[in-house]
Amino acid sequence: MLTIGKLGTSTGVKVPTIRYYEQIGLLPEAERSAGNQRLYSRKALERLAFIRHARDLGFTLEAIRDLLSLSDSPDQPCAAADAIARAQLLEVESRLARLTALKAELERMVEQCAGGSIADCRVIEVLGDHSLCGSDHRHAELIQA
Amino acid sequence: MLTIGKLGTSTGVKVPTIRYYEQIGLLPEAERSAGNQRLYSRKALERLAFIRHARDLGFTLEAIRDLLSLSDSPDQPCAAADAIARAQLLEVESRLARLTALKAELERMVEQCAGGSIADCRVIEVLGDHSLCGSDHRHAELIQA
DNA sequence: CTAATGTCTCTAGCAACTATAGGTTCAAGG
DNA sequence: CCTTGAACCTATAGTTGCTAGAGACATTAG
Repeated sequence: MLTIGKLGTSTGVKVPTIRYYEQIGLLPEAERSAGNQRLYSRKALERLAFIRHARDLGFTLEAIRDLLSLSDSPDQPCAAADAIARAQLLEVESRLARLTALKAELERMVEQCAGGSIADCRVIEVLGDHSLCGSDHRHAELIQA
Repeated sequence: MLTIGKLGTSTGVKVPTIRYYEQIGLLPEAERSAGNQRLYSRKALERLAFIRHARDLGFTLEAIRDLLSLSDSPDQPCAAADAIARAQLLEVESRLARLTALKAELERMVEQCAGGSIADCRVIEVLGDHSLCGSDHRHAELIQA
């Protein structure tokens, strides 16, 4: 049995985060020692490692909740799990597209800076006047990427 | 003079967001009509458009606060503004790199799904066992991208 | 004049944690 | 055996950048 600190270091998840996951029901309530400290089994470690791995891949906690409940019922068809993963892939691809556009625009802006004073700084100017940016003026909603 | 609704539609910023920007001091307190409704000048519209544009480019509100105060002092050298923009570019580039790695890993995971049951679903399996993912096992902290 | 729409303030909520305060328990050294 | 310090406990509040709701006042079109 592991203490919460050991569990944290062996999964790379911070201690308050583990408690947070328990609080929102992503991890089951841990067993407790005589002195009321949380104790974790190997199974709990695996579950947390699963969560960590999925977080590293950008899945939301909601998606992870679904994936966990799927992994608890091994006889179900895996189409649902597959759909969640595909949705995440689409999300990542869409963010990539938006960020790529963003990068181009920022590069254009930064390259034009001649190093003078604010009065004729391209950065400030471009931000202030939308029509000064790249060829296509439709870059709204590029963020949340 | 524009009402807050007109200002919102002409800048593409939602009304509660405008009030929120005023609340956090990003926009100055608006003038008021006899009936206590906010009224905005052309100058206020320009300032909000600046904010909107910078948000579209992914700048944080803190960075925008700095950019705005820079743009209010046109005689300062523009190095500071340039530095903010360059930092944002670096940030975007770093997110792009992480998202690209993420995408590759998700693709690998999804492609291997044979459509069977959860028990032998690659998605669940890979998430559960870190060593099953791509050649290099160091993809932690790919997110917040 | 009335009804519909727009605006006002204030509060609370979202994701996914992180930080702080003030207290308890545990493991190791003297 | 006792003390010290690290690790643990609970509970609450803060972070970013908004968004949503309630309940009341203002403005405008017909």
